Amino acid sequence: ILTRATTMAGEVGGPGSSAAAEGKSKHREGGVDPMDANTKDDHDDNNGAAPGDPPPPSLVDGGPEPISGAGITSYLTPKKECTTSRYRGVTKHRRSGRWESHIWVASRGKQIYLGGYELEEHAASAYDVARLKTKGRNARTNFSIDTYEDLFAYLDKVSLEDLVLAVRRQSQGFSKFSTLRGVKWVTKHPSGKWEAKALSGAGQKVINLGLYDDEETALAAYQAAMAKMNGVGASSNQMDQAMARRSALEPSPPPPPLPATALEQGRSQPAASSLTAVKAEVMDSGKAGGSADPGLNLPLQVQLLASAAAASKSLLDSAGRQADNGAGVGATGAKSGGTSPAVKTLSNTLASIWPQALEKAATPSASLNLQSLQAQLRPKQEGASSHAPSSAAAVETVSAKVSANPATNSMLQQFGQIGGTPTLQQVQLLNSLKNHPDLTNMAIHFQQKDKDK
DNA sequence: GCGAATCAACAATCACCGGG
DNA sequence: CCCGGTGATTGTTGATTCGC
Repeated sequence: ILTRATTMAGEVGGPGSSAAAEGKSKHREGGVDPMDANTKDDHDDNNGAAPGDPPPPSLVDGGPEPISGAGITSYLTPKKECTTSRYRGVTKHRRSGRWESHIWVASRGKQIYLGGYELEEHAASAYDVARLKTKGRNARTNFSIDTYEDLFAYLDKVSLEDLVLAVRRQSQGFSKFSTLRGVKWVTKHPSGKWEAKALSGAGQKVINLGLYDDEETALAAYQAAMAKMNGVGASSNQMDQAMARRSALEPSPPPPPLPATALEQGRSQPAASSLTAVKAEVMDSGKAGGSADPGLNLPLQVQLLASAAAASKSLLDSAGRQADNGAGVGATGAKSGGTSPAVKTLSNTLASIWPQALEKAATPSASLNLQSLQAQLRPKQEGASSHAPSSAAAVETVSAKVSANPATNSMLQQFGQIGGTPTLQQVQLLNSLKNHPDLTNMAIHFQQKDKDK
């Protein structure tokens, strides 16, 4: 009753609710005012937080609001060590420190364990999925019902038992090995690095994808391999995809880097072939009517890569056509275009650096470090001596042309015109390229060099 | 008399935690 | 890791009270 009074006061607010709470105070034992119990940090003796603990989030105080109105109790009656989640059906296991989710199934009169998770959002997703199965699409969920829209067909087909098993399998993927979303094939190596693995072929043989400095890069390598083997956006099952989609909407963990970069970083990974294969596949998908924005249902890094590939391909085609026509580069009226070989070289280079550039542009800082890009680009090109451009000098020349030649500036603008509305990443990259001081300085440097010659 | 507000009881659900 | 017991909390419903 006491809790109900305070809950009502918290939900309704205003003088009326205060009166309601006071009206119920006659049922209380002792002289503790229910409103005080709600506003003080220590709450009641049974579950009060330790002195000095930060006050719990409060609906009254405008604290973080749980989605779908869940978790009011959690806010008003915090437990020791804060084992209560913001999400319905989710609790932190005191002993293991992991987030677990359970769901009560009325038809069976029992509670079902849905798995243990590192992230409470994953546990909340597990609860949502089980809830949708048991209660239908009108069920109150932690996250928006839209998140699970394309999962309903699957939920209709699968039995509750199978669903629970699938959810638990998912929990194993989330909980063990990597803390990143949906991956159990990223493990901590004794050397301290992160190792990515994947199952390959009919025999489901475990293949090594290499060692990586950080978890995110290893994950990107795993996902790139999965995309390569099973198709873009592929995952192990429908649950994986649904959960991954849910995870993709979360502010954290941060999106992993592009697979291209990840694969190139792998020490023991046959990087070149895998990278080429992945790139080629995504290129093809972009060519086959794939838009610059493949849609939000694909993993972020695959979207970005596809977008980059499509843009680069269009740019190459466009540049090639214009060069063949002898019309220079600028689609928007540049009169003094570069020569055809230079245009092609530039286009090739941009296509080459585009994924890395996108990666940079997609980071929160959105700061494109040209020198860093060149550093990434140089060793690769120096190593690939049979391919043009094959030297650092060529890269520098191309980079200089980007800035020095007005036609290339026009070419850069095309990035924003390819495939209709440019993506945010494209715009960011475009702006970065056009305005980057390194680029300007480099252009001045090379112009001076040419003068000296 | 009627409708709104309040109270009380109870079932359903949730959260926590320890055992195996 | 999973199950299941248990207490706490929430939601629902019906009874009662109150004001118009």
